[in-house]
Amino acid sequence: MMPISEAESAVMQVLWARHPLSAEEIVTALGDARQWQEATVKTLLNRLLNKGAVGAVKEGRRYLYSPLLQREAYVHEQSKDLLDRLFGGRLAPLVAHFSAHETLSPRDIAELKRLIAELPDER
Amino acid sequence: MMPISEAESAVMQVLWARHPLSAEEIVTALGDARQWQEATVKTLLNRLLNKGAVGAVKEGRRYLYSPLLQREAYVHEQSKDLLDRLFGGRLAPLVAHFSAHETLSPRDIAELKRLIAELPDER
DNA sequence: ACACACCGTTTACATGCGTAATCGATGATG
DNA sequence: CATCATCGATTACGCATGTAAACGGTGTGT
Repeated sequence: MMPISEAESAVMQVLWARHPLSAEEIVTALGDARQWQEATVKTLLNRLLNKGAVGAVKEGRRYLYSPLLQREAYVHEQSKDLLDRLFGGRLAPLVAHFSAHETLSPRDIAELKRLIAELPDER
Repeated sequence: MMPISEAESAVMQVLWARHPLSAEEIVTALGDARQWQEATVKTLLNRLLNKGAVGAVKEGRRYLYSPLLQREAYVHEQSKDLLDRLFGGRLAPLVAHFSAHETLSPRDIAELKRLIAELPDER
């Protein structure tokens, strides 16, 4: 698969949240995040179609778009890529980085403890 | 700061591992990972100089390059960017993603348990 | 001194990306 | 029907990027 660009991924986010959507609805949904002309979104949709990341079905005079690329797959690829490039492909060093440098919220900490507790103990 | 591109970051990796280095040494060090002509590395070094990400001191007829941008800063920016874009800015969901989808190595798991144990308990 | 080898600097060029405007078909409207 | 509004499709265009070759200055060996 060709890679999804940053701008394109914004469109994907919208479609992952809700679909199918018309181009116009996507523009509206994006309104908050990106100040894009309708033409811009159309271009991105076309590129996503070519990349096979979204599909479209005709509904009257317009198309309704839906994601073909699954969010989980995208998220996974992106995350794995980061881990590989910067953390030797392992999760622990990333967590170490954030626990050392970043404000982990109490909520985050609690959630992490819960998650980790569920992991199988080694031995 | 202007963003560091993928190819540029490969050069940074080398310099983070060891510096100062001449252009030639960088090419050699990259040899494994990237099949680049010396000219290509020179271009990347120049772009990195312009971006202020590396510095150079003349040593005889050549320059020796060193990173100015710190690895930690770069890693942090990249990681935070990923978290923000895909995980609502929080670490826990990313960990959840990997613990659900990815083979966490026993080593990773052990390390995570250790890390998390050190976090302050809430209450 | 002179040619050459070796550097960094400049220039090159195709592709992708961000951001649109314009074109052409087609359904709606008077 | 004729015109207009509306879509998607096509074209545009500047900048970044990946990848490198060409150029030009300058130590160096003979």
